[in-house]
Amino acid sequence: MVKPSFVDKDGIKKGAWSEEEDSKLRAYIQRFGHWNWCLLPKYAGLVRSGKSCRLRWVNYLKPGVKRGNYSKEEADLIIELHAKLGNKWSAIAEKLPGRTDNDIKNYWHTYLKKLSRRNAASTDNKQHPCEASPLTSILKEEQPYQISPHVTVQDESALNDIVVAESSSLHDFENSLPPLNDVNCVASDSTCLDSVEGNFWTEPCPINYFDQSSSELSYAELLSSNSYVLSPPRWLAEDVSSSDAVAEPQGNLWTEFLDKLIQNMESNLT
DNA sequence: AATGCTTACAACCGCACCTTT
DNA sequence: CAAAGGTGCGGTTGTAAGCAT
Repeated sequence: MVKPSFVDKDGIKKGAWSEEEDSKLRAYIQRFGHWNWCLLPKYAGLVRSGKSCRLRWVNYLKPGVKRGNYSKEEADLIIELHAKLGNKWSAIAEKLPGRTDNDIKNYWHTYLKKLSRRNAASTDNKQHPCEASPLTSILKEEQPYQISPHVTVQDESALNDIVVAESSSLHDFENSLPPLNDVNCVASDSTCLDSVEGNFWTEPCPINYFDQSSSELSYAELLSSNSYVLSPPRWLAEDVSSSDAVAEPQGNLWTEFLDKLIQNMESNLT
């Protein structure tokens, strides 16, 4: 359903994302956050543009992104918000947890097509366009609700249960992923993701491997653990003023740290 | 079974805005 | 204050899958 991948003249890969690329991007962001979209692809081992990585993460890989068909309530809310806000898809998306602006935009365009066709049909029947069927009647045509290719709900009231079940399944799916080496380790404790989604630099980090005074984990133990390394090493943060806090590294310092980190990982794995 | 049409949606592009230097 | 770089938004495109004929 998407463009096949290809490499452009600048050597940047475009088009459909492979599972391997998804794994790399997901693992990298879960461990390090998206500190700089432009540089991220390089350190994540991807030959994609930063924009492409951001789009893939925001619209597809980010935890909590809801997939599947829209409920009637969601659809009605979109209609209502669009009437108020116009094509402010990001603003509309804020009111629909789990839905992305791109997803809503796509949905709206699909809806518009249906509605325009309806209106055309209504006109043919000598009915005023304004009297065309509301969205709810269009949605009625689409019952039962198809939540996923494998789940169909006959009873709308069951939707909430399905959402919960689906998120559990997603968690199970993440847990079922095989452990990957180096930075491709896939986090299996999704509760830790909150700290990634918050302020990357100031949120407390579960374990800071590089803070030798607070962690006795070996490198191998760290790599096999569910922990996230979110802070730069203390030995690099020379300008740290407080013994309790790790200062936000500046540009080159952070880049240098990541280079050393990757070198460390490679030497530890060989 | 083959062909053409429609639908759904992932992904790209260009632009505007914001932040940093 | 201006320039440069990064980010986010909205519009658009391309294509696989599904459906109709």
